[in-house]
Amino acid sequence: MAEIHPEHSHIIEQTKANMPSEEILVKTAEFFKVVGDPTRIRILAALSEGEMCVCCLCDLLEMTQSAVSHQLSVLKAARLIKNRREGKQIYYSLDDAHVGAILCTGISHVEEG
Amino acid sequence: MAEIHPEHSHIIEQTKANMPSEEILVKTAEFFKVVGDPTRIRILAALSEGEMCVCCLCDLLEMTQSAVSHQLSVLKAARLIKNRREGKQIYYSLDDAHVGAILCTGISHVEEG
DNA sequence: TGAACATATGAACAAGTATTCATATGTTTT
DNA sequence: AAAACATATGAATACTTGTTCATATGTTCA
Repeated sequence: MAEIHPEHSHIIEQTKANMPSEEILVKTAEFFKVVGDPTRIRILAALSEGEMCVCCLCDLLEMTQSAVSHQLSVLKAARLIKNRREGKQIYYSLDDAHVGAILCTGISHVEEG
Repeated sequence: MAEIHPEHSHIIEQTKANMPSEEILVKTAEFFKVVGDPTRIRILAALSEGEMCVCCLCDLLEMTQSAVSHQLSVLKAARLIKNRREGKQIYYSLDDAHVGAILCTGISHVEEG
């Protein structure tokens, strides 16, 4: 660990004071981490178009039912998606419009850059 | 892999057609993944307050110089930050305002939720 | 030129994670 | 009630990744 330069300590303290709390930063990192996986972002992109049952997602993503279910549970635990049962099938959808908006922001950032 | 229900194939095809390309989705996931780490998001939050040299970041984050440098190189490779040299020190800053905006979006999402 | 300083980087290790396989749960149909 | 279907879930494995340690690079100062 480097030494603290006296002339820097002011900047450090000021920055510390203005930054969001450690708790908020950690939670935000967790949020981005959940979105930062190709399978999960494909699921979210699909659900942006409307609710969909698990088997549809499997067909669409060309992935195992088990793999899809595992990722759905991660997304649900993070409250990014919700589900409802209709007969034998379970339909998933984005938890709120906010999620879709953040997704769009990321996508357009990539498209521009 | 589940069987394809004929009555679902229409929804699947339509969703596929409306979704962003595989390439875009993968790149977007990579972008979110980079932001989705506590150390890196702390660095970004600090740099949101203004440019800062590596040793300041080490003091602020209370982390090893090596660990900080490694994460800085990840952030730079993803074009989220840039740097300039001034004498012996190297100052890092956000690559553009867009990055700070996305960070804020994520933070406020967490603060609300 | 050599010493001191600031930062970068390669290798190694520990910890985390996405998928697979096997199986369990819950629903409908016969 | 049993069979068929849709989804969930635990364990195991292969892969990824963040940090540490040691060292290299590049700059300034004496």
